[in-house]
Amino acid sequence: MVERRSHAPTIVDVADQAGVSRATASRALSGYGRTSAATVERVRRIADEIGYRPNELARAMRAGSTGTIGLVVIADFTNAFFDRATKSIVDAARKRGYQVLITNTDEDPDVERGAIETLLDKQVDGLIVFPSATGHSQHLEAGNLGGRPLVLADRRLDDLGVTMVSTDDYSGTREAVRNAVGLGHTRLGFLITAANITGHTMARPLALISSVRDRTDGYAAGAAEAGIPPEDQVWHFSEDVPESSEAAVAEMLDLASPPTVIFTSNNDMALSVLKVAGSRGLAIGREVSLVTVDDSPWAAYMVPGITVVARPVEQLGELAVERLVAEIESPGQAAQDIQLPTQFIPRASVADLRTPAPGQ
Amino acid sequence: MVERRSHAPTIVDVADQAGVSRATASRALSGYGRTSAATVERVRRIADEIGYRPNELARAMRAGSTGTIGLVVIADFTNAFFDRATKSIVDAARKRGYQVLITNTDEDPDVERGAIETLLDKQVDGLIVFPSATGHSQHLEAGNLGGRPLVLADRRLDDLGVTMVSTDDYSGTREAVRNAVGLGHTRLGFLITAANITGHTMARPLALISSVRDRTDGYAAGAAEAGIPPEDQVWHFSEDVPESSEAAVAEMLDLASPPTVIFTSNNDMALSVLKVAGSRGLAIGREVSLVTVDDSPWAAYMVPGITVVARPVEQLGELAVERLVAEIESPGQAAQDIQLPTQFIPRASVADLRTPAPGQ
DNA sequence: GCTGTTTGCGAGATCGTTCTCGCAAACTTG
DNA sequence: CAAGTTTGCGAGAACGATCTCGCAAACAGC
Repeated sequence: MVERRSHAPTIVDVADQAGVSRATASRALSGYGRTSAATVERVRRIADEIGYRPNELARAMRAGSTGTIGLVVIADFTNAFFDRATKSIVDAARKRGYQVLITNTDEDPDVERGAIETLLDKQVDGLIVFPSATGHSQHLEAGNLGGRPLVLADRRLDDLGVTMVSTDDYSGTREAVRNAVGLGHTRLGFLITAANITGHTMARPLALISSVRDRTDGYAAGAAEAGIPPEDQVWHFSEDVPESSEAAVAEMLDLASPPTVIFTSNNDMALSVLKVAGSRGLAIGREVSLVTVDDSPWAAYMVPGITVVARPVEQLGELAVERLVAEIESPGQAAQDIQLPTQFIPRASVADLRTPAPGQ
Repeated sequence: MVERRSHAPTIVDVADQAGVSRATASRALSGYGRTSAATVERVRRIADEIGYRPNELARAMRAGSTGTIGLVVIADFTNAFFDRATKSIVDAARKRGYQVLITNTDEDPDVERGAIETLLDKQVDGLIVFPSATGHSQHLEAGNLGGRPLVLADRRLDDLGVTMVSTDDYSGTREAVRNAVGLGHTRLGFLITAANITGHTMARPLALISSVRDRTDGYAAGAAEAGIPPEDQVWHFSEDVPESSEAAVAEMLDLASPPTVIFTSNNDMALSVLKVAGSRGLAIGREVSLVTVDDSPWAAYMVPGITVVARPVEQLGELAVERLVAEIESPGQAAQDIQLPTQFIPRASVADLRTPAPGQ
């Protein structure tokens, strides 16, 4: 039963066995020109019998499109962001008949540049890029993309004039601060991820990626609205490695009057708070309050549940694919800057410091 | 500066501008035949100037290999398994000069079959498959793979005679049971993921995927060694959805004499224990003990830390790529069945029920 | 100066498709 | 039955690269 030929059957094999030409075989299988019903039936039967499957490489060569999109992500476990985004993108692409070539950059701009070149060389029809936090973005300019469309996900790069899909972290973070202040917190800590930082620092780095900038601005707006003066806030910028963020948390907690609530810009930072607080026997939601960005099952089911700003990650991935495919299939669309709404989810990790109402 | 041509420059453009033939241009760029130094210099300069990049599709057509491997995974967030495995595979592949075409099956065997067909059609050089828990595996037989190598990851399928990379969940789970019994636990609960289950059941399903079977066998061996009789054990099989596993946990905890420790076969199940116990005000590590398979940052940093059987997921991914690439680049290697060691990590989620030693 | 070898390069095939053309046979129509 | 139209099919080009040949020119040796 198994074909003995060293190579997979091609359309030539089908044509030969059906006693017709390549052209007729192709017509019969694709059903486009004029072919007699008998020929169609015979060719299809033989194709079935010998297990012919068209070589998509050859098809792509002829058609000029591969049905493949390139995905350049930044893998990070604890945020479950890579996970959720990748899955939603892969699934959304498959539903639309596209396959996904995936590369991970780990925030390394050189890897990002190289990955994009490789993907373009492999003739992807378009790209979804989670741009790395560091480095220039020349390699993302239209002229360097061979006319193939690009959608930026998660992080905005304003000068590229390209479609971007991100989340409204500003509003979510602002609401989170409002909520904590409403519960009586007056000394706030803020732990922020930033690249190009060695160790951690309280000085604001020159450039922040858009998502972190939004969170920072949202936090600042919330604090300002609530009337929390700068001297009652501690900001720490840290690179996204445990040693650095843990040191930042430790330093915060060592202050003469430490913050009663710590906001973290992602789950890596939040886990560092969990770890350092845990090692000191400080209970989250009692001695130390915690709010972070990005929801996850463990944040929801831990005791206490972690108060979070939830981002619609699946929707982000899905929309990135939808916009990219739209641009691939009908070029010349106007670039869009889409910001999806976030959701503030209060749980028990922020203590209620207000004086209990009389009668309670 | 930017080329105005509608299409990307090809080797014909390079050849024309250099005043040589395609053949000479190709030789100059790839450096294989005889070409004068002057010609090489001129061709390379022109290729640089016009931004020529070889079309990998055309190259692949001629060469018969694409430098691409297909990855078929099962996305699941809470286990961080998809995450870690995917990242390690993508990174390991890139290091060896391969790109990864990724598909997610969500355990759907039809999707798996279709995905593999599509990947083969796209002429991947080989496949890494995390086989779905259900359905047959005919589509994975050598005859249906067009001679392209396959490595099975995470789950073993014994009748395929193909290289498999998995983890030794048997030993890890057995040690976990030993440990809990050593701490004085005598009534054990076991919550197990299984496909083809509607809701949950205490009856053992007909077929279990190898990883879950290993965990089940390891658990059983540990319990037998420790002399825990069947009547002091509660087994619940559940499909991997929250409603089902939560109901199973609730039922366990509602027993007249509930288990003092619950073993779960993955993190989804563990989170259900966390959720249900939390909603009843039962503290993990005190009123209810918990052990699960797969480590993660949250499991480590939660209070109490969760006792786990840690699996070397990155190593698994890396090894799968290594074996696959070896088979691609020098076919005819003997199939291997590799089981990587797991590590039991005791933390605070298992209560010490032993009578304190006198003097303590 | 004649034969023999090296050097540099181009013509053309090849990978597996799709699709445009043109041609002959089979029909239709008056 | 001649003229026009439809039908079915094959030859060959194209996508963009690589690589095998073979052919000239340049060089070597005697």
